[in-house]
Amino acid sequence: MESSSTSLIVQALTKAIVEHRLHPGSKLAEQKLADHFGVSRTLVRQALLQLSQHQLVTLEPARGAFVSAPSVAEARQVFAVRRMLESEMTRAFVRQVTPAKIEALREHVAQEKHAILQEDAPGRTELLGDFHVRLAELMGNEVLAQLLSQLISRCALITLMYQTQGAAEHSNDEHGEIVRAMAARNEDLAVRLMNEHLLHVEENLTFDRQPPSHDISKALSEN
Amino acid sequence: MESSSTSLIVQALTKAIVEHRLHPGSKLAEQKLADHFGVSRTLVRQALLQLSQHQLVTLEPARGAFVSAPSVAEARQVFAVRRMLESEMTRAFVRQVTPAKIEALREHVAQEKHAILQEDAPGRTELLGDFHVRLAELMGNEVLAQLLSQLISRCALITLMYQTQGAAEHSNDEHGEIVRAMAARNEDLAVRLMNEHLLHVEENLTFDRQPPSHDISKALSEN
DNA sequence: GAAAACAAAAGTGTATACACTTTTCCCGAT
DNA sequence: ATCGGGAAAAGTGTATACACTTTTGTTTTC
Repeated sequence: MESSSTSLIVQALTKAIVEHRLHPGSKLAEQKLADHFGVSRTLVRQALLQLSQHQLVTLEPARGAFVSAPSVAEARQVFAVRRMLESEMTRAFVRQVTPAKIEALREHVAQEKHAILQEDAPGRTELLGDFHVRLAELMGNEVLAQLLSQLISRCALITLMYQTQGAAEHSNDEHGEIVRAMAARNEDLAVRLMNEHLLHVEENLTFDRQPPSHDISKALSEN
Repeated sequence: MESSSTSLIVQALTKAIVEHRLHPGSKLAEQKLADHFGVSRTLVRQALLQLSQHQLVTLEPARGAFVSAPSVAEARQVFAVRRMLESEMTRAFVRQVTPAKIEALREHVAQEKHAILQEDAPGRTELLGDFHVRLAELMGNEVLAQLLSQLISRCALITLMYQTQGAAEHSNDEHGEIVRAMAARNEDLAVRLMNEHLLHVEENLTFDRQPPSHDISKALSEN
């Protein structure tokens, strides 16, 4: 791989972490990453610093960077924040909903379904998360969208739920129900459904610690 | 100034920006900052990268770092997010309130009042913002606390309200009212008061663009 | 044979070097 | 006098160098 700026490295590592190709606890050695991306340690360090701010990577002084392994307590806190934020976001969305926005969401849910039918695991994980970001974007609030995007990346690191076909279908169904309630402008129902949806996602938290893959290059090369 | 790690530089710059000693648009030249802090550009760059993630600083490729100058639209989006997050936070807080937590908040509000009476402008700005962070901390949600802390820094960059004695007193009063409603476990009232409080803060947005101070060293030396 | 001690290897943290871009400023042309 | 051009200065972006810390592996000692 060649000619990468810092943000490309961040993207590649984020994708690998969120898709669980790099497991929590894995060491991210600077020189190895630098070799892999064909740049100097300088750019890798910048990328790792950014990822540590996103909480996807943990930096231990003089020991290096590791893929974060959030505690159960932290996971619950992240989900609690999402519920706070997203229930109110849902309420605000219903109040300013338009047919075009509903159409955009329906389209998105259809894409999700397609990815699920294809059993495209990385694709469906991304799309299921993006549903929530899309909501923020359709509200025209970029700040909210960016914030949610980060929270959802953290959630993906935390939960493995989307790896199971059944859970993905369940989430997809719930997204569809939420959109239906929004289309009907049923504010309270939409908010309630969103809350329950997030609770369901949280319930599926699996805290299995599996053996980390130590071959960084291979994990990254998969995409 | 000597022997600073990256996070000390971040703290110093954050403080200077939030307290409006460094004005939006000011250039932050790496070598000048490096000289001021007695370190190499390496550490300064790391700090500026972090600050750009916090949205307090904007990096323009090949042109350098500048104190962010958020647009009106962005400011409103940040406040919209705060209202979403904090109204639900308030609701959750009331549901798990204890006498000890109320006492802690009363104590905080008293500190605010003290700073206001002393006409300690930087101190009161910090304390008025910290009220909201304290709320998150008392709920035992570190994730929420950190998120809010960043949002509030951005707000401080946006608004100059806390600079006026009158507005500070008004905010302090509203904090007191909110705590009273929480103590009475009046969920709806507390949520409503918090929402109104944030709307008042937002109303006080002033978008005067004043002449930026270009003497970085002087601005930083003030504290 | 296990544990402690030391040496070598690997890795991180900061400074510096250097290429390349942007800004500044001077000078000449109109 | 103003505008345009171009060289010099200043500044950013990336790579490299080197000191210091952690890790690893080997040897020594009990």
